[in-house]
Amino acid sequence: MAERISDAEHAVMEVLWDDSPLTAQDVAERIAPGRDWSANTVKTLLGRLLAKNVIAHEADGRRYLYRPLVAREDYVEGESRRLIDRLFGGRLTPLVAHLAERDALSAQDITEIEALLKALKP
Amino acid sequence: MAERISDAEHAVMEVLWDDSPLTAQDVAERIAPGRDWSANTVKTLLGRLLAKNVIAHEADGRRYLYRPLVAREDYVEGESRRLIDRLFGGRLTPLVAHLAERDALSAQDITEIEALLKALKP
DNA sequence: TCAGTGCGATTACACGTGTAGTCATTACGG
DNA sequence: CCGTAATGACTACACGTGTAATCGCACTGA
Repeated sequence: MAERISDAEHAVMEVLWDDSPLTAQDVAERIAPGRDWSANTVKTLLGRLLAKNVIAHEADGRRYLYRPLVAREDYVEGESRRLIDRLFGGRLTPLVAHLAERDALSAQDITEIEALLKALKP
Repeated sequence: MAERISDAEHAVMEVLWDDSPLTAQDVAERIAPGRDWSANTVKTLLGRLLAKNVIAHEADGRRYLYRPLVAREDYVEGESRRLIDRLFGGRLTPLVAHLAERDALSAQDITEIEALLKALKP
């Protein structure tokens, strides 16, 4: 049932992936500095994430500690796949080709990826 | 002002990128078979895309012919960059590494990408 | 004991989106 | 000439999302 995580919710998830369990207040304090959210907003998002079953909370005295239920790896996997499926017919090569064409790859990127791929070969 | 294109709107764009100019009816007929939309739905989406200034229409008798104003390349570039920025700190290598780890790369993918990268090197 | 305060729960509200129905107009076939 | 069909414009409406405010309760310091 991997419910879809919205953009704002994702910001909250990043905080929890970085460190957990955390209280709502902790989360609010650690939210990326660009996002200037009220504590209430963060609580709403935590509530929605709970409803979506992607985080859990356990009581800690009279407040809750929140922790992720889905691994960042899995989320990233899903999002990457969605994009690649939608725009590149499900294949990674065209994405790399595309970025290469657009000069979006530095020489260092190229070297790194080559090394990576070499390591993958039997 | 590259307005954001929604998922449903994207399906319409794909049709227009594939062939244009087209009438609303043409678009409706060519929409990916999975999406079972009424002609009205397609017209609504065309209207919204017009409002977002990503397509244009020219009168053809008493109906319109629609054509894209933004290149697929540019759209793809934007979406790819968004994902990579959001999930991989803006760098492609971690995405490739991630997919590699998840066994999402076939031997053929690897070979193709290697060839591609080799061609890029000075 | 009482006022504030910290916290979760509930409610709010505008805007985007998915998905269409209805209306007005015009062209076409009979 | 008239009904019907095609077409674009306008309207509809529920649901998700971004962004909070408010409510109610429990604790705490005075």
